[in-house]
Amino acid sequence: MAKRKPTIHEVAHLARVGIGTVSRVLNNHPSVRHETRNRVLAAMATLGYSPNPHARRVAGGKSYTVSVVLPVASTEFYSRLLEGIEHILAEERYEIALFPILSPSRLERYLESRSLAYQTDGLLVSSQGLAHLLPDQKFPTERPVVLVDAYSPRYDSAFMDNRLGGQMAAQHLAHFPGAMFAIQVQEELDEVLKNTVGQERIEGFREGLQKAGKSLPKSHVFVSRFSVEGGRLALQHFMRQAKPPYNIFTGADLLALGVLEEVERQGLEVGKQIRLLGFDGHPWTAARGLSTLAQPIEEMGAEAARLLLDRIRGYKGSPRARRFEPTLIVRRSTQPQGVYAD
Amino acid sequence: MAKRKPTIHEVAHLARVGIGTVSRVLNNHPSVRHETRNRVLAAMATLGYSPNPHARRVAGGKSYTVSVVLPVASTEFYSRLLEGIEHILAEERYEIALFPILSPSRLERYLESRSLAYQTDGLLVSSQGLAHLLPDQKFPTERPVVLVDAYSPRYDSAFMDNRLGGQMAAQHLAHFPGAMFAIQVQEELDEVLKNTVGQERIEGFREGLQKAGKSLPKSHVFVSRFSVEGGRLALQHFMRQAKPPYNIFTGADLLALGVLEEVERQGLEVGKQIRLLGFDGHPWTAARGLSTLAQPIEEMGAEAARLLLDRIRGYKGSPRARRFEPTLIVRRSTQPQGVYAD
DNA sequence: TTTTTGTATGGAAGCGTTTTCTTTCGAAAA
DNA sequence: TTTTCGAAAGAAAACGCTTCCATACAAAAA
Repeated sequence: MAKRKPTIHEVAHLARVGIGTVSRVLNNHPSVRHETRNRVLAAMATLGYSPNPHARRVAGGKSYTVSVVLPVASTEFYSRLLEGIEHILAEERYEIALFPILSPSRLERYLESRSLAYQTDGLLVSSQGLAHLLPDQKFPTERPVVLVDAYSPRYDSAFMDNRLGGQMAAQHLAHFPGAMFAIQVQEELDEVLKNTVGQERIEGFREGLQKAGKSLPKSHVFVSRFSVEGGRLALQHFMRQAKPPYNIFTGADLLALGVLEEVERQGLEVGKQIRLLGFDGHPWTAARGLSTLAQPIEEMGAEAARLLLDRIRGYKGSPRARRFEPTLIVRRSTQPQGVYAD
Repeated sequence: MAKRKPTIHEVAHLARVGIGTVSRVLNNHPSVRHETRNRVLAAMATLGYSPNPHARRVAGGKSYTVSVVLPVASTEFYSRLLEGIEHILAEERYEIALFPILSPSRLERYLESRSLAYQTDGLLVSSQGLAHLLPDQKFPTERPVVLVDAYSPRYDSAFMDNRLGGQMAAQHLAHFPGAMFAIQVQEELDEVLKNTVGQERIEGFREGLQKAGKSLPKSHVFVSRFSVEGGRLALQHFMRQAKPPYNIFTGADLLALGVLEEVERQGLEVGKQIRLLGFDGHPWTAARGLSTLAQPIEEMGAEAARLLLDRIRGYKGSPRARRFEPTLIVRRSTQPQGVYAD
C-alpha cells in the first residue's frame, strides 16, 4: 500500500532529462530552457514528487532548517510572528525547528553548544534578554543569529519600538478627562530573561504623559502576569484607588480584554467612565471595539527571516537594526465623541 | 577556523577499524568485541565526533525524528511531559520536532498530510480531542501515532485518570468542616479540541463528594482560564457566596497559587478558614505547603515514547491503553491537625 | 585432526540529493 | 566557411551514513 515516494530519478526518466536538470529545476537554477523546465514540472506533478529533505541536506552540506527559539507566553503574538517568519522561509524551501522556552532549564539545554538548536543553518531568537544569559553575551555558535522582537548591538535585530508605543498611547489618552492608569505585563520568565518589553511600554506612556502635563503615579500602575484575569484584578485595584473616569493603557490586548470583562461585571460603561487602550492589535480587538496600538508583527517576523537568509547566504556586514513602529487604531473604547458625561 | 566536523571515516581510521564497525558501535549492534568498541569510543571522544543526523536519515531511510504535537497552555505540565518523552527518545538517538498548537489555524496546517509533522517516523499527540477534528477521527498518516495525556480507542494512549483524581480529592476533603468548592480550568482552545480534562477532575470531585454524603452545588464551581489570577477571582467569588470555612479543590496547582495570593490579601489563614488542594504536584508546591494530587507526568511521557518506539520498530498489535493515577500529597494546606477553629 | 559453525570485521553498495565536470550544439565572430 | 563561445543538459562524483556481503579466524563438533 504505502508505495515508496518517487525519487528524482523517476522524475528525470519521465521528463526524459538527466537528474541534474531536475535538480536545477528544483533549485531555480537559471540555465534551464523554459520548455524543459515545464516538462520537468509536469513530470513532478504527475508523480506527486517532493524532494527528500534529508538527502538535500547531506548532499548540500546545509540543513535548510532554521531554529526558532521563543518563549511561549503570549501565544497569539508568537503565532503571528511565526506566520511572518514561515512565510519568507517557505519561499526558499527552508524549514523551521521550534524551540519553545518552556522553562529556564529547557532553555539552558538549548544553549548547550551540542544542542539541536545549533544543528541548523541559523538561529532566530525571539527573546529580549536571552543574550544576557550567555557568557560574553554571545551565542556559542558559528552560525548566523538574528534577534526578533529583541535588540542587541551584536546581532541583526528586528524589533518593535515599545517605548514609542507607550508615548503614542499617552498622546492619545492624555486629552481625556480623568486620571491615567496603566497595566504592566510582567511574567516570571521575563525576569530570567531580563525582558523589558512591558516595562518599556509603560515607561514610554509615562514619558508621553509628562510631556502632555499629566502624570502617572506609581500606584496607578498595576503589574500583572499575562492573563485575562489580570486585567480584571487591575480594574478592581484602580477602582479602589480612585473615582471614575479612568483612562487605562494596558500593555497587551489580552489584559484589556480582562478589563472589559470586569467593566461589565461592575456595571460601568466603556467610553463613559472608562477609556481603554490595548497593545498588539490582534484581530479580535475589532469585534470588541477595543482601541489598540497595532504592532506589525508579521512584517517584523518576515524581516527577521530575510535578515537571517541574507546571513546564511554569506552576507558579512556589521549588525543591522530594523526598527518597527506600532500604529494607533482608534475604536469605541477611546472614541472622542463618547466624551465623559457623568 | 570552523574546521569541518570529523566523519565516520576519520574515526574508523584513528581506531584502526572499518567504517562498518564504527557504524555498528554507533547503533549498539551486538556483534562488536568489547575491546574494539572501546577503541572506537575512544577515537570518537578524541575527535569530538558526533554523527551527522542527515546522513543517517538518508542512509537508513528513516528520519529518527518524532513529531510532538502539543498545546501550550500549562507550560509547566508540558515541560515535564517533554522531559519524560525526551529522556526515552534520547536513549535511542531519536530527535523531537515540536509542533505547539499556538492557534487553531496553525493546528490545521500541521494536520495537512504534506505537513512537516508527517515527515517524521511517528507522531506523539498530546491533546485530548485533536482526533475529533479529523475526518474519520483518524490522523491522515501511515506513520504510527500515540496519544499522550489523552485517550482514544483507536491509538495507543498514555493517559491520566483525572476522574479518579477528583474522587481522591473528594475523599480527602470531605471530612473537613465547611462547604466544598472547586475551580475548573477551561481554556478557549479546550473547546476547539473538546478537551475535557478540567471537567473530568471536577466531575470526579462531585462524585466523590456525593459518595461521602456531601454536595457540590453548581454555584460552588468557578470556571476559570488557566492563570494564577483566575484563582484569585475564584476565591473572591466564593467569599461572596458563603462564609468560611472553605474547602477548595482546584483543577491545577497554578490556580491554587492564585487562591493563596488572594487568601493573603484577604487576611485569611490557610488551614483555618481555608483548606486548599491542588492538582499536578509541581515541584514548587512543596515550598508553598500546598497539598496536591501529584501526576506522574514524566512517567506518562516516557511510557508514551516507549509505545511509539515499539510501533516504529514494527509492533502491530491492537491499541494499548496505559492508565496513570495521581498520588495524594498532604501538606499544610490540608493538614488534619489544623482543624477548623474559628 | 578435519569439518562445521558462528562471530567479528572490512569494505562495497546504496540512500536521494547537489554540484562539478564534460559534452553537445547552435549562434555569433572571424 | 571556419573558429569561438556560451548556454543547456547529461553523467559522474561527492555527501556521510547504514546495511549487506564476503572473509578471516577461533571455537565447537565430528
